[in-house]
Amino acid sequence: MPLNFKKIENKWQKIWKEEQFFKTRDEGKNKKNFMLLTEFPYPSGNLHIGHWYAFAVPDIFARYLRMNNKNVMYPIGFDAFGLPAENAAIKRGINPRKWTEKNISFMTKQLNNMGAAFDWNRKVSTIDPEYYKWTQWIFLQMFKKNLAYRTKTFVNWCPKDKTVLANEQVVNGRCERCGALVVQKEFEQWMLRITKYADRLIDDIEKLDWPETTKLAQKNWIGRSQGINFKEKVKDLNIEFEVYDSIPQTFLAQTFTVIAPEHPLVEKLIIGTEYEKPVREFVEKIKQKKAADKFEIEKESEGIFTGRYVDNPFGTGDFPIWVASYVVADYGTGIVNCSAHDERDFAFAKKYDIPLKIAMLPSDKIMAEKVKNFEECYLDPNGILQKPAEVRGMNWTEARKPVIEYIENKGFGKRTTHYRLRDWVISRQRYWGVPIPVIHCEKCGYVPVPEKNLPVELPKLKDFLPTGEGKSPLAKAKKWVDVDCPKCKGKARRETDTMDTFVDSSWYFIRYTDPKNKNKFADRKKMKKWLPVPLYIGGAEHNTMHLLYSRFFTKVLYDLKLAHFNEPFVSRRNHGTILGPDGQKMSKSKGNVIDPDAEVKKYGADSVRMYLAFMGPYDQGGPWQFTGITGISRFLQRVFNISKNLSDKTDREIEKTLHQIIKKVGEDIESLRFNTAISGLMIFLNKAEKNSINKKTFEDFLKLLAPFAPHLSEEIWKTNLNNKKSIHIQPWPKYSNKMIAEENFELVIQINGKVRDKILAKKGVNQEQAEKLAVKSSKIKNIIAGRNIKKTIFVPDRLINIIL
RNA sequence: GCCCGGGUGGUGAAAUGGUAUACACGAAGGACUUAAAAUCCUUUGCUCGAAAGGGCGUGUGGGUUCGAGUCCCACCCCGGGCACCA
Repeated sequence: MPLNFKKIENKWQKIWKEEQFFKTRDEGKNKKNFMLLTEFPYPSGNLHIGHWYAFAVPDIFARYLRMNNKNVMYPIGFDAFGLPAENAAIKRGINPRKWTEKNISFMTKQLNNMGAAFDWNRKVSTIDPEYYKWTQWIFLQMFKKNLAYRTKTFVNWCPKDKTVLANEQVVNGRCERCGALVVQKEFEQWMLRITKYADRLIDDIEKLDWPETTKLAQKNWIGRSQGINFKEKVKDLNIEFEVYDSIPQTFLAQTFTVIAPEHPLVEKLIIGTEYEKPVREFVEKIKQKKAADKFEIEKESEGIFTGRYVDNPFGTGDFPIWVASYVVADYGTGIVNCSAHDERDFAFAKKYDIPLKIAMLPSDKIMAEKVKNFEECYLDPNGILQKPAEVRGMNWTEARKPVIEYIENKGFGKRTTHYRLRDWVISRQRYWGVPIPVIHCEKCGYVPVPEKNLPVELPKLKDFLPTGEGKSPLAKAKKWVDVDCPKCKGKARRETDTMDTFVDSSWYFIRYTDPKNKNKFADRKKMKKWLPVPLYIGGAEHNTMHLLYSRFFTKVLYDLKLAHFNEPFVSRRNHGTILGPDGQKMSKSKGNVIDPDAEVKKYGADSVRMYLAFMGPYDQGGPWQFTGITGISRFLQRVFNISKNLSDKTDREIEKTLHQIIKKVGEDIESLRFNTAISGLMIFLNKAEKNSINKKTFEDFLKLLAPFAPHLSEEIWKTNLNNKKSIHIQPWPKYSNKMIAEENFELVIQINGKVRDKILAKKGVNQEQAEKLAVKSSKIKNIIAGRNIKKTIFVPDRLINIIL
């Protein structure tokens, strides 16, 4: 009889919902709390097969933990502010809130079809004023501590979306969302001082149980670099400045200085000189070029001489100062000293005929000649330093420390650290986001909205289209904008920018512990019960953004004594991406998108989720194969069939296999190796079908299956086997090592490392006995015949290798 | 350019330095059926051989080892991240 999975799934989903079966209490009797966190979805419209991968597969783990005496919280929510909702709403002529809420209710229904053990009582939605009240509140705590500030800065501007973008939202010089070419524009922006935490964000990452790739990506993203800031003077002008160098070993080879075109100092260098006009023209040209394709690396740098010199910095002569296109204005100090030991400097000097010097040579004589003649740029850790005299003969690596000390002793410069990481621009000139809770007063400056007036609710606007002048659409809400200053009661205006949605998602996991609290962002006692999050599962695309921001927020809250932990996620595991059947990324234009609803309709939710778990390693993802799911579907049908065909005894062999897979399935789930766990279940069923199996043994097997196929196992458990209480609260079966232990094993016999025969032997035989058994085999006898055994290598309970 | 991953049957994939290809899909043959579907059984890395049995096989080329998919060196290809960071 073919299974009516639809009926079964509807039935149990309804019952679980009515019984509030997955409601999490803050306390479990003698149970440890465990929050299994997955990245809350963006309500884009309907569920994608990727959502199933992200939520239904970890649900296996959540259910497993529950059966293993853990008080499990498997929370869910919606990250619901953001550009796409706004764009979609504009396109359809409806309000973003309407569009978003419609999507949320539809996706909620779909999420329930997964049969995942979500606790909907703890649902968190970032567009809920009771949620964003606390997003604003946290912002104000940062503002008070000068961690949120306003500044004029060059920002990435998307001309199509008409908004400012974070560096992270720019991909290859284009807007991540719409693909338009990003340009540079100067604006007053709200920033978060994440750079203040750069060191802690790098140093604390070591102790986390996170994928090495994620750790490395964050380290590179923060990009800590240690070196020297040289102090220098401009000749004939009363100007001092600093120059950063992360590899100061070869500093005595430096012969010229380059400055970024956007650097404010450029103007001071040239004003009133004959260079004024040509340099200005050059700077304008480069600025325009950079705005057009900032992220395209130029093949050849351009530059112009400023007519000025650095005043004899190391007592070896003056350095001409050039404006050069390859210098980055906002890294280091925006000014660089140049030598022959850097590819870019070397090429630049050659192009403009600037004299060079050498401070380091290779040991190879022919190479050294080339370097001396400036035929080749040389930078190598094995290079031999020539100067200063104090380090002559040392190699580049070992010279680093003494050279740095030499530079400091001579007073040329000081040790410093610079970072690639920039402060986080959170201002968005867009409607669909959290209003920044600040009031501008002519007299008092930027005044925080008093906490009792939070949340600053997003006003309802008919016209929420971007203005296109860098002003938020909120500026159009005149009644909302005009307020009294909380300090002086004079006329003032509200801030009209909204926050980057990454702010919303930087603390959502905390709210899960206490989602309905009206007085605090979360109760401290409740936080202590659940946090830090023991395991966070999500996509690798969040390596440098969301995960870094959440760590930053956590550290800020920790410093403010608002959180008892300074790292949010103890363990982190990434999942892979599900590709289309053609092995390509799914996209509408390619027509390779898998609709989970259609698959569920055909095979049922249990099959879909179990196939996703079975198709390969969870961190790898891979292409969806339409034919692959039939294997799972058949397997589940066979499980159902055998439940109707139980015997009154279990063969010893089956009993043994059961204990083996209890061990295997448990261990595999714990290391997220769902694919091999399922293969274990299949091996058991294949054997059980050919032997006899009783109710007790089958029930244990069914418990192992329960996290994978929650509906079918519950149906069999209650309806076919007449059990009263749900299978999902049964204790996970225990295995006995005694049962697993085999009496015999297959002894592999190798001759000179090649497998020649396999015989059955008793476990625990020693080398001598094994050798005797081996030479008894007729095959082996024939091969050995007449030759001498030089030696044998014996691996207990496994193999013997005879060397002739 | 730099930094990470990864290359195993027709396909998705398994393998603490110790039997390469578990489990599943697909394919071929068979049973059941008037027939098909479903289901069940058998075979399924390549190759020589009638068979017994042998040879070759984890991207390529070397190396370490009694023994290498696994460790080391060089290279090729694919995927991802960062990218004028001095």
